[in-house]
Amino acid sequence: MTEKKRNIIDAAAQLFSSNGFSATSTSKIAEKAGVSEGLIFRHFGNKSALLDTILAEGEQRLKSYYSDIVFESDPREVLRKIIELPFVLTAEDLEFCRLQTKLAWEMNATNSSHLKPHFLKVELAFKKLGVDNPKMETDVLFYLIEGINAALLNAKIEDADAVKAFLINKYLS
Amino acid sequence: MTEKKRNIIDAAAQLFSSNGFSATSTSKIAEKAGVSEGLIFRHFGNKSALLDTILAEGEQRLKSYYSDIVFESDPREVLRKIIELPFVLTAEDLEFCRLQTKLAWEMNATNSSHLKPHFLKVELAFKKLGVDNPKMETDVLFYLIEGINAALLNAKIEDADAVKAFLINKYLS
Amino acid sequence: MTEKKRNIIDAAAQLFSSNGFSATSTSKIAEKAGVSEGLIFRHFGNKSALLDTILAEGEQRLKSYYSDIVFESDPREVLRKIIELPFVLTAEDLEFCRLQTKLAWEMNATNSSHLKPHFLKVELAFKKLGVDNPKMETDVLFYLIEGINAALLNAKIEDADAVKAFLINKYLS
Amino acid sequence: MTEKKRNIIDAAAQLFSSNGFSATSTSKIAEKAGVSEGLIFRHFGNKSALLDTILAEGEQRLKSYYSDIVFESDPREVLRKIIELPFVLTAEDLEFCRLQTKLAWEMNATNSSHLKPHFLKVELAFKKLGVDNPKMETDVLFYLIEGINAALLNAKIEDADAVKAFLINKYLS
DNA sequence: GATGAATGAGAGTTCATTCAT
DNA sequence: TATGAATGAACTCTCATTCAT
Repeated sequence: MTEKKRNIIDAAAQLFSSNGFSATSTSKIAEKAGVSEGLIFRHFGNKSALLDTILAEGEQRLKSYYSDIVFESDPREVLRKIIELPFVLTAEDLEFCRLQTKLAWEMNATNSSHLKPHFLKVELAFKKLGVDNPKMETDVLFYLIEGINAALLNAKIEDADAVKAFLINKYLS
Repeated sequence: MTEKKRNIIDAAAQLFSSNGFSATSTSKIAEKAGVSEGLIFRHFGNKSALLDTILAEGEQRLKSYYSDIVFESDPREVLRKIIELPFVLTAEDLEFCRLQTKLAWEMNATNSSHLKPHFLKVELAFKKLGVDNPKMETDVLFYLIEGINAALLNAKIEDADAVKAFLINKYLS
Repeated sequence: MTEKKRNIIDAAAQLFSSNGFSATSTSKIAEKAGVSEGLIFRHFGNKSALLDTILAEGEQRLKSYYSDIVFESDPREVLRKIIELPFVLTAEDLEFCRLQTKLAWEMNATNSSHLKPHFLKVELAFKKLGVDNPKMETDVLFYLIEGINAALLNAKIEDADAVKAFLINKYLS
Repeated sequence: MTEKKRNIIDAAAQLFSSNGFSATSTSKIAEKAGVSEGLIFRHFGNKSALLDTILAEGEQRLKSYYSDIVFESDPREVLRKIIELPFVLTAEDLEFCRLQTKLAWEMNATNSSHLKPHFLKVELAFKKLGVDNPKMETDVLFYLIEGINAALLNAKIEDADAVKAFLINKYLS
């Protein structure tokens, strides 16, 4: 990948994330990336394919967080790790989550949260721990995590560590 | 308010809600409302003032849900009512919440959830009930409600009543 | 029809006729018509619908030439009139024929010559006059007229009247 | 000439012939030819020089048809050969004639028909055969041949042989 | 109050062409 | 010879907005 192509992706990601997809013009992307507008189309074909590229790149980065949970067998550890997930994202990955959520709202797409694949794993953990209604308990935990994520993405949580500790205590003590 | 003005507001609300603000053109609004494009500007001045009108109208409708909680003194009832809030919205009001959240994401506005005014009320309730960390407990409850709200708005919850019952049981038993 | 809409049609007709369809930009049309470029799209939707409008208008004008032949019963008069047709067009109508032929070549469309409807009429005339192979004779006459038309449109015929007289003599003496 | 250069010429000829000059982009030519876009400019300098190359190559091919007529002395044979000319072209040469005519219309160039050089020859033939107005007779024959050519190029003539026979009979019996 | 003509700015995209490799 | 990155100008078309009626 050439430097200019990289610049386009980065500039577009930032602008999409702060202004949204349709409010970001290709000319502004080109300007921010320091390239000619035509280059965007030479590399990506069209604006929405550029978005796809960005999205795919981000998904790729998030995948690294999954493996940590997938191979965990201790139910308590599964819960701990799924709760911690929103808090351990790097600033860059958090930024990508923001973009993902923002676009999900803009495009009416179901935000395919990166948590989803772990649903069954968590349900099983609750089952092993003997809770009353493991399916519902999982649902609710995921709603909670989504809510925290949204707050986190918009920097509405002041002391994230305290929240994390509180939750872990709530679910694992 | 003339019928045509009403039509504009309704058409715009629907289009903003499904396509977003900047992806909705005034010409499409006029077409859907069955009026000339110029009339939009005659009545509202510009596109974003039209949005403001819609938003204000919606807020007004939501206010009716507040009063029910504001004057509640029983702490357990406060909790019950705040938890039930997302589930008792009419379809129309739910639709407006969708719009509100969608726009909050599009505009980078802090989604001034209609729950917020009740924060202190809920915190006090938790205090009265003698929980360990009332502030944090309130935070978490609100994150959870936000998460449920988001899921509700996107029709991702199948059996809403079951979720409601589960939560009330969790917090009030 | 407003004056500006009229101007657009006229300007476009001239430019299409001299430069062809795809080599004529909407911005040049707007400039020549003295209107904003957007107005073209407000009135016609897109560039090719503008072309359709021009074409339809021209066809309409050419229709007036038809009726003269349609009701002719004398076979010799039919021949005389069909031969004279290319020579009696007004300058404006000739210009439109140029456009029509030019576009037929550009678009790979079969140039639906305005002569076609008279094919059977002419064949019948030849039959009445007792020629050997009326169908073929008609075909050839039409090829000839097409050739003359093409030459006429490109101003390659110096003394048109002489050609007309020669042909009438050839076919009717 | 390298294979790639050949491919460019062939691809361009086909595309110009079916879509016209200005509606054919160099990128499409490169794609069809299976070469990089830059190579077109390396070989031909610019798009219109590529066209010139194609045109010149085609003219060269058509020249072979001329010699047959140039050295003919029998006036009846001259007429026969000139009439037969449009019908004896190979499919490939016919395709080139199509391109030539199409471009003549697109560029407002006088279609330098390959017949022209024979004008005087034909006029002389008519003179020798003692027709009344040899100049005019030649003009008309050429108009007719142009008309037939146009029909032939657009595949509008079903039974070409019959037309040929009919004409030869008309002019030589 | 309501329309429809009109606009200028800017949208996404394609163009012929250049140039370093 | 051949490529592919890169460009700036031009393309068709849409935008929010104004204004005379």
